[in-house]
Amino acid sequence: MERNSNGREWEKMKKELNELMTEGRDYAQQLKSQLGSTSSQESREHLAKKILESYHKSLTIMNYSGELDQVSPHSHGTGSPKSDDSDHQEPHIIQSSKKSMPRWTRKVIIAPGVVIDRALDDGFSWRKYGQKDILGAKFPRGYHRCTYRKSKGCEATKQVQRSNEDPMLFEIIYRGIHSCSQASNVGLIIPVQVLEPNQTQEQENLEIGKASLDTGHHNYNHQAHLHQTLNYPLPSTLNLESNNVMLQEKDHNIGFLGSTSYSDANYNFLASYDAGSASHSTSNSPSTIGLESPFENFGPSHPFGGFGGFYS
DNA sequence: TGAATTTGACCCAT
DNA sequence: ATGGGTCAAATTCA
Repeated sequence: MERNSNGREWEKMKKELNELMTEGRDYAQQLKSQLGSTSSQESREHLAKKILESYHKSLTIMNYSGELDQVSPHSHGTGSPKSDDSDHQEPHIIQSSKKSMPRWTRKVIIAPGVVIDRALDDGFSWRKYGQKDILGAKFPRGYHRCTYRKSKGCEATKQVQRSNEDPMLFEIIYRGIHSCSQASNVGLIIPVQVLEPNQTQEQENLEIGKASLDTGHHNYNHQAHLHQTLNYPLPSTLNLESNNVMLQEKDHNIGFLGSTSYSDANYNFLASYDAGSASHSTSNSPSTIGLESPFENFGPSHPFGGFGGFYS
């Protein structure tokens, strides 16, 4: 996994990213400190806007960098993870064969009793346009595109694939960045917690356990590949991963979040979940979500580390 | 009735 | 030739 000849450019971008992220963090901290105070609504909104701008710029840069250096040593065939990767969920950051669209993967583990609909909700509004049986995959793959594709020309798409090994695990492959207004809406619900690269699985699980307790989901089954469970009152529960495996990977994929609107028709073989729920959930989902983000290989000292509990 | 989903057909890359 | 991704007509839903 050598850095390619674009290493220098990459370093440059990384530096820019650092600056942007630092800026974003500062704004975030300001916002945080204002939360408890009597600061004006405008002031907070201004800060939030600045944070979003930082995100936006960062993402844009990363988008370009993705084109510079997109490689995927782990082209784990979409669909059927034949290899037993369940343990070490490598980042499936894959060079999209489709032009230079950024592509990244997010994994969602559904806790028992959790409405899949909600668990998969990522803040964006999606429209399903296809479903396909994939060779070697037990479950069909769902194809979704942004609801605003027509009206706003938003090219973001995502694929949802249920894991063979673990039916509770959903792998969501995102492609493209939302150019619709949803992007800014969702910006606020992004991140959350970044695991230190040297954080052990035990520590991880501890965190998970704590989170589960917090949400009252005590019977959560922690799988080995489960990364984290977070809980906060936002439309989706997301987290940035940053573990050792991830760190070996290329770091130029855009991670952005979209949100799902599912009618669970395709996934309703889980007797346990509440099939009655509908789309566009605004849940405080206790589900576990592992987001393979473009930030994952930023070290703990990276500004992004500062986002740690910032949104929580 | 409009929007969302389903599903078979088609297209395209490998 | 095959499999993955998308299209679009039919169907369902709200």
